[in-house]
Amino acid sequence: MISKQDHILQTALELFAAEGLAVPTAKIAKEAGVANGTLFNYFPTKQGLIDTLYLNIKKEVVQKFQAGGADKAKNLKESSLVLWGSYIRWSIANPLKHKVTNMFMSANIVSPSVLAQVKDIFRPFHELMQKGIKQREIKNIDLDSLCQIKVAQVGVSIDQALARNLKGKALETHILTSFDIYWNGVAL
Amino acid sequence: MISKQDHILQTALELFAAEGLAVPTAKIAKEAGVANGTLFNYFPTKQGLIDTLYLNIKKEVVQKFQAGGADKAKNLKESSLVLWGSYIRWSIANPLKHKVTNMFMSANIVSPSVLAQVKDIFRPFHELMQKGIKQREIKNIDLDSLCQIKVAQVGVSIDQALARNLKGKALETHILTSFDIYWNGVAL
Amino acid sequence: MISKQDHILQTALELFAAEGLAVPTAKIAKEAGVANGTLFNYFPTKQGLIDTLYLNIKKEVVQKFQAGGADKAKNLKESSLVLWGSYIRWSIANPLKHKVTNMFMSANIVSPSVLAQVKDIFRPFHELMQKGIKQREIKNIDLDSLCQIKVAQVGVSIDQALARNLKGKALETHILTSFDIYWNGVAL
Amino acid sequence: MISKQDHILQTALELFAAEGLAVPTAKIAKEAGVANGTLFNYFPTKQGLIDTLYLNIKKEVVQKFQAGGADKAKNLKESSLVLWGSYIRWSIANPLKHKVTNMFMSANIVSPSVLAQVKDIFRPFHELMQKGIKQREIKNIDLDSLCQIKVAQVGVSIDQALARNLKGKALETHILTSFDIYWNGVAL
DNA sequence: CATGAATGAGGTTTCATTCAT
DNA sequence: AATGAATGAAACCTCATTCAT
Repeated sequence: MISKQDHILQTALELFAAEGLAVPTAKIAKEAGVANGTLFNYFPTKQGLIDTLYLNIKKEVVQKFQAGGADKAKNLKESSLVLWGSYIRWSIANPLKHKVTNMFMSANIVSPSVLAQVKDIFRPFHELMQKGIKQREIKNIDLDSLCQIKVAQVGVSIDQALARNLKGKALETHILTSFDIYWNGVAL
Repeated sequence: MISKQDHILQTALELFAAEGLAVPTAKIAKEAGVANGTLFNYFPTKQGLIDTLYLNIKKEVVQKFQAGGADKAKNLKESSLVLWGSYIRWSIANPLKHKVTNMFMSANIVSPSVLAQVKDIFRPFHELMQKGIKQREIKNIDLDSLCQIKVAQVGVSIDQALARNLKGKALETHILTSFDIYWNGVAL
Repeated sequence: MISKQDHILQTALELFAAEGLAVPTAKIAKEAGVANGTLFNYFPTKQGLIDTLYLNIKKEVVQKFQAGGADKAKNLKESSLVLWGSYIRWSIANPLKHKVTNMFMSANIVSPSVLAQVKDIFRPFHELMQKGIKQREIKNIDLDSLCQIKVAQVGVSIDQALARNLKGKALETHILTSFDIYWNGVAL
Repeated sequence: MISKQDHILQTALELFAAEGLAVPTAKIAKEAGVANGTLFNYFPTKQGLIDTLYLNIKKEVVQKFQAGGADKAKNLKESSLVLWGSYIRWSIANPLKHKVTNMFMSANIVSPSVLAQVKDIFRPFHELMQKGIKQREIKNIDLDSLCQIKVAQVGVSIDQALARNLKGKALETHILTSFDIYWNGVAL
């Protein structure tokens, strides 16, 4: 049984994805089947709801990453591919979450403290990449730049996969192809 | 002498960049040193202001592209590099315009008709790339996907250049380096 | 206990009558003792408020008509007199409602759908007159024209009664006199 | 050659008739082919324009009345018929003026001083009717009430004639018929 | 006289948030 | 905890009127 808080978050997710960040809290509450004021029993403000939604989604992504076993990969390329695949598969399975986190990012709407928290929980994977960089598999690019490039390209790859409704084998091929474009770009 | 309309547009650009798309029209007008209602003598609605701002910026980019001489390049790689450099140099010189057009895009806020107009004025450069694709210099990627990848990566490159405040020679090196990452990704 | 919605409607009625249709919604709200936004919890727009006010008033008139027993009259003259009297008495008792509905009509401000609804609820009385016309008690005038004449004259009669502050027996006499002028005009 | 002032008045007339009293002065000016501010060289305020328009129309009506020769009629019925016909014929020839003066009246928008002026120029015809009343051709109705009744009914008659697009002989018949309804109502 | 850009008060409507029940 | 009516600040936009040219 899904908790009422989670139910509100799920409704908010759907409405943000469908109508943008300007959806009134009243509409979220109504769609979630609770009273206007009830929403504010679970979240102090609309900002709080957005922050929680973002944090929860990112936590979910981290769990996928952890389940992928990237830490057991034998080199940066391999571990990068594992994360690349994990993230794309998760995005295809959760297109709304992918879309809404992107919306949050470009609208610059998530609270700094939450952004810091998220950075924190992704630290292990950052460190993993850091280690790989030191092993000189790739061009002399600093970690942040590499991340940016990776995020930008994985985003493109996801958009394409969603646009073409890729699944199963076709999706796996797409993952490999797009990873190739990324990796060829940054590899030495 | 800058026209009043251009002055309002410039002010809007600065405020959108600094505070997001939610800046009140009243604030734009005040900051521009005109009365609240005056803004609406130049733009029918806030939407109209946004559309005009977007269109003007894109027209400016096209002019830079035309001045770059990409049409005289001998192959796709060369013409791509010319455009790549033009766009990055322009973005570094006009960081607010770069930022705000990106904001407009991810907020999906520009009117469809204006988007169509913009697509139109970029058509020559699209066709240029189309031709290059046919000459088999790059992987079997369709034009739209290629554009997406290019836009994503050029965006990353710009963000990095801005973050590091690159200028002159350092900027030129950065342009070449980032183009390399892009081109190695997509080239055969 | 009068509902808040009815209280707002009553306040609007008084202000429309006193100051015309241009009264700001803010003034209506303030006069009604509620916040600006509260008015819009009860009516979606100012137009909605106007429509509801009009519809409610017309429903009230229909109830008076139904209570008058015009349908039991033995001929058109008699039933006409019943309605004539009912409407004048109601108008004298509710001068603001009379005034404001007239204002709405001449400003052509009520939504078409509401006008249609109102036409509908008056249909039985229309049909009553239709029947009378067929029985050749009056000149060869079509129903709509007859209604127009009647409405125009009953309006005059009401204005006169209000101007002279007629009540009780004097009012009843006035009703008979004015009906006479009307009926002599249209009767064969 | 029509004067610029008259041209603006004519344009205002058409726009008021077509779109209601809320037409912006800017629209009137534009439609009249003059600059926004020019309108205010001819009329001190929008109210002034409305007053002038109303006064001019009423002066025109009085001229028609004077040309009709009602003062040579041998009794009240005859002189009433002359005026009745004059007014209806004028209204059919000038439907916009008829419509707009009615709009002005029901919106209660004409300045009191102008209303007084208009009353003044109609005085001769008032006095004519006054005399007729004393000769006991009609019921014991005071002059103002009689005027109200007449105005109300002549209005209905005009609306019907306009709705049916009556002209020539049919219009003359309609004038006689409607006058009959009126006169039978008030005659002894 | 003619112009039309500029003005800014004022109108309608939205919506995050509160709080008495 | 849940409710939902009430709030009022703030947003966008209109338009009669002015005035420098």
